[in-house]
Amino acid sequence: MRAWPDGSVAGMSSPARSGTRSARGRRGVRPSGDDREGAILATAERLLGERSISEISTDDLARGAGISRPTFYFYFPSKDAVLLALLDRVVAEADAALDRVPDDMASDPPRYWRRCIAAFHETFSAHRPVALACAAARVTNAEVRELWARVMSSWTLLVAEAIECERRRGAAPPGLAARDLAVVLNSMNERVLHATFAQDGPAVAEADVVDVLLTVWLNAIYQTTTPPGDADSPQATPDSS
Amino acid sequence: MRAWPDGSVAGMSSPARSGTRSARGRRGVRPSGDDREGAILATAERLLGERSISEISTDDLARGAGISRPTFYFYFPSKDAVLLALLDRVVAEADAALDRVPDDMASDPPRYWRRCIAAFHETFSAHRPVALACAAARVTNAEVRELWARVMSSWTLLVAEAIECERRRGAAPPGLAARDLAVVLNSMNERVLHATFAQDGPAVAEADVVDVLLTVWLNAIYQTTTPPGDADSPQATPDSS
DNA sequence: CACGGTATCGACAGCCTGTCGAGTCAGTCA
DNA sequence: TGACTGACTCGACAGGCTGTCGATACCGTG
Repeated sequence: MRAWPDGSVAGMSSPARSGTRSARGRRGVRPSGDDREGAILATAERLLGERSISEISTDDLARGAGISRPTFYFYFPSKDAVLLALLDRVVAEADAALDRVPDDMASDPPRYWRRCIAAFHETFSAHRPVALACAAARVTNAEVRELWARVMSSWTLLVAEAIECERRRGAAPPGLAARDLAVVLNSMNERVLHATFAQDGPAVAEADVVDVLLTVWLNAIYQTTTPPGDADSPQATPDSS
Repeated sequence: MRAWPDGSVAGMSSPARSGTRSARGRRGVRPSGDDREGAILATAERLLGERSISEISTDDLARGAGISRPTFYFYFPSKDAVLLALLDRVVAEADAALDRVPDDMASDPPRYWRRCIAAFHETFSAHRPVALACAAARVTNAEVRELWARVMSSWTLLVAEAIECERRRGAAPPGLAARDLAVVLNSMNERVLHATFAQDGPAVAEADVVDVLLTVWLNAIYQTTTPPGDADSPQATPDSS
């Protein structure tokens, strides 16, 4: 007879796993496979709040989920795969938060960009341990690295298109290739948010970080922190309050 | 009888190591301790060009230096300590390169900032494998993390002071706290250079990276890419060519 | 009730790290 | 010259971690 230390988490099986387990609905005396998988993910997220990924063994994850180490490998091929599944969920959440930002860039650019930056800040702030662990795993694990690279590329593309849009509108001056600008601004956010969350090296106070980043974004894109919105005529100098 | 695969590197014993070996000058039939230490460092730098630090074992380092694994521990307490010694050398080189930048910020600000950014780019570019390995080791090793944090803090302080100087001169407008601005700009450079060197995710082409970074720096600090130099009067609009 | 897929674990092999104690060697000093 | 010292070297060991294999238990279904 065994104990089941970790309760299941509510649903949401990882979309990354090519699930062999098809239909749910089984309810036996022992927890179902989905419960186990959820328990492993929950254990991982919990333990990541206490110590770094390299200090967590597959044994820790297995015991935390109430199973033996070999059984862990029935659900995930490795420790990194757990992290990958967690990252998937966080990335999906960030994308969803970004989707919820109203698409009204032209009417008030600073407000728009601020909401975008804040969306990332809030999402990753809510999953700080996972974000930090993934940044750590990226250096050793190719899959994590590639997933993150893909995600950053897609966000970079979005930003580059927005910048070009602002240039066509006459709100932003021509300058660097929009993609290059998008790359460095996204990179800046990534590193600065990481440093702020990890308290690693020189960092900006958490309360200020979104505004500091926003200011640099606006200056880099518009050469001013008060770019013209809809009401202003194109090419206008930004001195209307 | 043994072979000594790796020749010694020219002098420069790591300043980080609290050397118990005091006087040199011994020349026996077998290589001296300094030769060994140099051979280990040289082997590490060479192997880092081929694979990542996590794929290099202490055995690899020992064999590369022509010694057994236990003997490795006579010279360094761990694999990470070797990396720390390599990082020490690169940081010293970067500081030296920064010192060689002429202190003429006021006469031509873009040229000054460009030289600073290029100094880092060139130094880390010349030691790409070490730079990447240290970035990787930082996430697991507290000593590497602290050394890097200290280094970044000192560079941030330098930048913050330069920004305040430009503001007093009237060349740069007031705005964000100079330290916050310095932190995010330095963070941007760190992440962007890393991505460029590692070809990791969306990156800027190596040939363009210094100019792209410079442009963002100038816009963030001056709100223009053509800030006034000595000749221009303070507060002047920058339309003189 | 037999069967097959799901789920579980003990035991093993293999890799890596770091340590211990024994041993070698060159120079020193009485 | 012969004992001594300190620098240097390594075989062998202990312990931790990962991933796999084969045997086994459970459960719904035909």
